[in-house]
Amino acid sequence: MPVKIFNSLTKKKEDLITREPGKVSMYVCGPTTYNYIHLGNARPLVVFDTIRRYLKYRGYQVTYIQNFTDIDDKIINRAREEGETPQKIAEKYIRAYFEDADALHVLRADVHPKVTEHIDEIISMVQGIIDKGLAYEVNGNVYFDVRKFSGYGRLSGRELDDMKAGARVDVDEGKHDPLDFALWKAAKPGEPSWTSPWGNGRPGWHIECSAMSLKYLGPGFDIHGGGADLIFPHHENEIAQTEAYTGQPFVRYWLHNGFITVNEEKMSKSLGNFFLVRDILAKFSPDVVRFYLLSTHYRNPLDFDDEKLHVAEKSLERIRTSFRLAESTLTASEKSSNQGQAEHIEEFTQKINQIKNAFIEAMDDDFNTSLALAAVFDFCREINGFINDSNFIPGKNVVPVLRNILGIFEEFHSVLGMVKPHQDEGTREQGMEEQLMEIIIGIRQEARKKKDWATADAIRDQLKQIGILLEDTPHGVRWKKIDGLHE
RNA sequence: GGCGCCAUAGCCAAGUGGUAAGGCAGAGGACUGCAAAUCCUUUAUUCUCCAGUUCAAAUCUGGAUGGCGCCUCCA
Repeated sequence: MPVKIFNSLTKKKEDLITREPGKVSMYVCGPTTYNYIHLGNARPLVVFDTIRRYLKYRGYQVTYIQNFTDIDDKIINRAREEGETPQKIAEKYIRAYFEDADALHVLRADVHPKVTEHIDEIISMVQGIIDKGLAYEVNGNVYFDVRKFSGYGRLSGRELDDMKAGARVDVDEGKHDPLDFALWKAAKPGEPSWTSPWGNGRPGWHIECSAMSLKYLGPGFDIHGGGADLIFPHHENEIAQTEAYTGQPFVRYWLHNGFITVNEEKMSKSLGNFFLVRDILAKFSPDVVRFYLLSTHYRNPLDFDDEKLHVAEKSLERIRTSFRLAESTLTASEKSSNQGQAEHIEEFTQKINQIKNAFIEAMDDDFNTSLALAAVFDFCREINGFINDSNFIPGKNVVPVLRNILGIFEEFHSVLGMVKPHQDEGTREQGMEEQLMEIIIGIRQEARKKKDWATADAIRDQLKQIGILLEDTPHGVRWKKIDGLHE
């Protein structure tokens, strides 16, 4: 069964047929680095990271490119405000970007190209488009002539004449059509600029992604992703200029994620209703944020408030509880000298394999993470029932089935990136913590043996007050932190 | 003005022609010294409304209402 993908260009779900069998080439629009990223920016990061992980899981060799727009008006303005050079501003926020993206366990792209390092490619592409007669120069600016490109408007589903009626675009003197867009912008005094055949200037708004995706992936690459707000004009223009230049189809599949909303309104910098990733990560763990972002299908809008992250936290905790149960039971079984036993191992194995297939089917269907998570929850319920069964005894005989469980968890984790707890830093501190907990639990167990419930409950209550939860189980005492901040 | 998307339980959210997944919250039960965790049962005769197509509709068609987005930088 092939992976199905909703293609924004055809507005249909299509079978994924890649340019080269077994390989996927992917380009995702990255940030303009003039600010810290907010949650709305984080959605495509996590969504396309998950898509990339899944395609890899499905056996594709994935090449993943994500750019940085490190020169543009906003960066220049920001530099003025902060009394810095545009270059320093871009560097600062690229560093900040990686801090946030790494925290969210977004895998790094194979290449993170920067606009300022690809000026030569951009200039030759602009020249190429001029040579083909689809762009023209006016006073050091080069504009793309949208009237001369027949497919213009196909991606965004609009006609040139419809747009003209309500157009709010600046009518630059010299443009053939108000919708003509800049491939190259003449430098204003004091702005960073590069030498070009049209005088000093810098790249226009959209040409960078065309030039860089072409350089690293070539014409007709597989997947181009980004937020739905990039469909017009950014991606529409990318298609026009690239296809004008190469004379070949630009991209096979266009993917666009829906918006994060706040009170049902789009989260955006211009509305000022945005929440920075780093501020959210001060209150919630990265895995909770990932879970939240993947709990809705990527094309649907997703509303944000703290309460929704709290719900995500609780939901994720259910998965974690099962994972820990399986993990600790495996450890106990491997150490145990008991034979161990479990009922209906075959049926159980069959069942969890079915669930794994349901997970794959869900992801195959246009990366339906919401449905895939339902499979993960089903998986957890099966495991809990299997291990907590009164006839279950840890020991050698159950090691293979437990390894099987952990293996499937590992597979889910490789795709979703938040099923397993990530290793905390500061392992030495953790080791100390564990030893302390062993001592405390030992003392409490002594009290319980003597039926000194008052002492036992006091220890449990006081630990709870500092955020440590004790659970008495037939196979011993478990403890976990409940502050929810860090796994 | 043009183009497009969405509407499913208290909340979140899958489901695109065959009789409503999953999570959170709630209720009852089992287990437990008591808890916690877990398991079992339970919570939408019904998918915004109206009309139509069909043996069959949350799913298709037409219309209405409400919400949102793009058309300017935005993920």
